[in-house]
Amino acid sequence: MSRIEPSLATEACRACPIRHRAVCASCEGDELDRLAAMKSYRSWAAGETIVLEGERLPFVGSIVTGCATLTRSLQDGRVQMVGLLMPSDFVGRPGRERAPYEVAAATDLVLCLFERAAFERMMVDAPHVGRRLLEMSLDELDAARDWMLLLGRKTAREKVATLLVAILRRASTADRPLRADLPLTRDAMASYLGLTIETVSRQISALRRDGVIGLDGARGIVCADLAALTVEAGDDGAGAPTD
Amino acid sequence: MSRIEPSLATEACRACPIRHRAVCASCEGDELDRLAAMKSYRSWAAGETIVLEGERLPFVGSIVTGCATLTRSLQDGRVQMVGLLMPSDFVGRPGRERAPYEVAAATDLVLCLFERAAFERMMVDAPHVGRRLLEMSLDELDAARDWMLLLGRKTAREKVATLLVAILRRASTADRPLRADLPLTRDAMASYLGLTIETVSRQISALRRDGVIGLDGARGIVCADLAALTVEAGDDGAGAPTD
DNA sequence: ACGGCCGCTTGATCCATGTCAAGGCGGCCC
DNA sequence: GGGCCGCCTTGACATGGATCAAGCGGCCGT
Repeated sequence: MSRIEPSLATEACRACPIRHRAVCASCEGDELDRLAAMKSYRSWAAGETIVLEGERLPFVGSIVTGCATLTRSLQDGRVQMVGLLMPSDFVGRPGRERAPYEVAAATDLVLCLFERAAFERMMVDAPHVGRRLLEMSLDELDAARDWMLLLGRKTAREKVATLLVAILRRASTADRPLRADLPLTRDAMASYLGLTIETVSRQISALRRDGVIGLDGARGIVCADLAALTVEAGDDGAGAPTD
Repeated sequence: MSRIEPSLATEACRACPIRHRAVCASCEGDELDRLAAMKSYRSWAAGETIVLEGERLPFVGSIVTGCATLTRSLQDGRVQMVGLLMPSDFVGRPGRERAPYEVAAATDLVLCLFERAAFERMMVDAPHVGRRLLEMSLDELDAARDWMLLLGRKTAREKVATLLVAILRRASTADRPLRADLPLTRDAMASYLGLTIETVSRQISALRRDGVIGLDGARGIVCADLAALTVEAGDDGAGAPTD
């Protein structure tokens, strides 16, 4: 394959906000040029569906800004969110044509897309890409397994607290007390947590009543004491051994 | 790196029951020889722990025979199984020293082990291995996400039926009516399903009373009509589009 | 052969969360 | 400006599954 000239697109990649964390993180020089030549951007508004369960997904890509959800559902309409993707996370699967779950934009969303077949060829030629994707997939698998513990064994209060901790951690820019705007509606939170919207609402009210969190405007939450909220989440220091 | 002579170990690999499905599936010739030279076997009895949550796991490997579980737990003792590994499945993670969950033998178990550092070097030299591992990891991720739907939204009866369908499918050697010996105790099933042991027991009894399954000896289950059991599981043909 | 333990089943009761229903608040469109 | 709609909260009640408790049968070690 002949050398692809670095282009404006490649220059743009170097300034990309997800450059060091996305699937392209380990690419440089020729590889980055080639990815840059393949990429295209596309946007969705909050609430829009990207693909339905079982439908064709002709591209793969990275989230540049915004937040996407993966959901699976049962015939009778019960829905479970099975993935929550943030900037730099990867969408789609090389080697598979149809999405086994619905992908939707939780907030306004911008993706950096690669046509699937082209990306698959790239993976064969550039081992970096595959290795980075493996690493990201294993991280997602760990996250999914943490989530299984939450879904199977945590109480409603613990579930809500766990989600709030995760959002505050992500959003926090080292300001105290922590503050974040929820990127999810109550509906999406309920779907994420395996609860009903009413239960989510009640638990958030209860945490506020108990002084663990504060509400600030329509979507804002504040937490003066993240340690206290973490205790409510039921997560001990597992993984960080106590001895 | 110099050529490694094919050895008896390599010959044994060619007769290995998981040869075409494990992480080594795509290796031939030199690559297979090199893996064969690295491998060693080790056994555990049913119930034994392989690593505790947060402890060092100095190897990675493939399940040759038997069945292993991954579990996460909360401080107060609540436990959730987050993975159920069968022959050919991969244990451990390249690039990480500590296991984030407990790994245990659900049945008598034989692993084909590789020292982790050596396997990591192998992945760098032989792109096949990494690509196969990526594929397997993505399959596991899909399975974990299916499981999240079960944990978050299915009823106890649906959960138990789903597990029985999965076991019958795996175990079935095309005989009708289907029969299988459960590789899991009631305890392990409860842990898998996010239920208590009592609820699992009651739901199995109920499915028997309703004629959906039969019991055969201590651990055997029979199912004359897998379609009926699948209906109980609540899984529609999602993924296999109905149009 | 016997006793004890383990895995399992079954029953009675309790409680966390789901379900159903009403109402509030804010934004947007006519 | 008014009305509607989407999102959220709160209350009353129902119920699925957890909890607590008892008992059974097979297996193993003495």
